[in-house]
Amino acid sequence: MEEEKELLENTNIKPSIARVKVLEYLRNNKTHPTVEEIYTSLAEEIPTLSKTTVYNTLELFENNGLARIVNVGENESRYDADISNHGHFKCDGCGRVYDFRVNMEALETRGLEGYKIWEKHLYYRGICSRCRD
Amino acid sequence: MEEEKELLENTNIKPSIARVKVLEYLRNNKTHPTVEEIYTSLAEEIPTLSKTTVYNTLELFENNGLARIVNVGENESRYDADISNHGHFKCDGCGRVYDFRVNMEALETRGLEGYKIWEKHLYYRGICSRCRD
DNA sequence: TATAAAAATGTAATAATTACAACCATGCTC
DNA sequence: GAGCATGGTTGTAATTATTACATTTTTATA
Ligand SMILES: [Mn+2]
Ligand SMILES: [Mn+2]
Ligand SMILES: [Zn+2]
Ligand SMILES: [Zn+2]
Repeated sequence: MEEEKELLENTNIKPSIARVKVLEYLRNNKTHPTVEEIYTSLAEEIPTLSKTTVYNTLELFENNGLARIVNVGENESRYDADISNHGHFKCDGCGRVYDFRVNMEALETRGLEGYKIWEKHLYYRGICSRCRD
Repeated sequence: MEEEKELLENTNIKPSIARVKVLEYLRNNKTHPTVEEIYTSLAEEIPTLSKTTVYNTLELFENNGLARIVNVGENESRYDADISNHGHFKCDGCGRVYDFRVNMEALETRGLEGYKIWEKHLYYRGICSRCRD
């Protein structure tokens, strides 16, 4: 709450209720929630919240390095307050989206000479160990 | 045309006109087209084609290892007849989606012990060399 | 308080995707 | 070959995610 407020202020974003709460939600729920999930969770305590505001807020966060969009091959985007380069694993059994550590800087690529890269995204799909048991 | 027909037959998929044409399109246009692009391109020569058929066909191809879905952080999926593990680069200047070679097998990951992985997807975003000049 | 600027909202349009009903081709029975 | 059943194929229509934009509300400043 206070921490999120500060974080927003340090990024020169006005800490409105919606913004503080969305950021807080993202930092407390590392499940890579969808807009829908964020919206329905927060709508209880912020009855005036609209889904569009959630969209706007997340886009603002993305543009200011406070969140990243996470894409795991669904037709709905997810969001993550962890902006480090890490991988995501989507389990086709339980639907969960897990983090995994990976050294993406070490990846050698062929065919991108002279390209300016500003985002790297890696995701796997399969079955998690819980669902395999 | 004939080649695609055979490829479908070898995969035990009945080679209907729509299927042959979509596969042919994918194999001739390595631009990672969207459903919309495939549909509008083929609609001229197959006036009876519907967009849903394109969706159905691509899903069928995906399930049978004839195509892969390509996701580069847009809200529209793209498709690729190249099913090898390779990376995609989306240029935020011209919008093109480029291939690049990368050894994904060599990637060391932490946190996926005991997970069954059946798909790996890697994409970058940035500006291509043409757009930088 | 008045004014301006920024933020949040809602409506409605758009665009992607999916569910399911209708259609059609193939093979079988008579 | 006509009728009929089956499964495969197609398309209409509904649903859902996202965006555009105009309006309202809040906040900051004078
Ligand atoms: Mn993550
Ligand atoms: Mn490709
Ligand atoms: Zn699972
Ligand atoms: Zn470019």
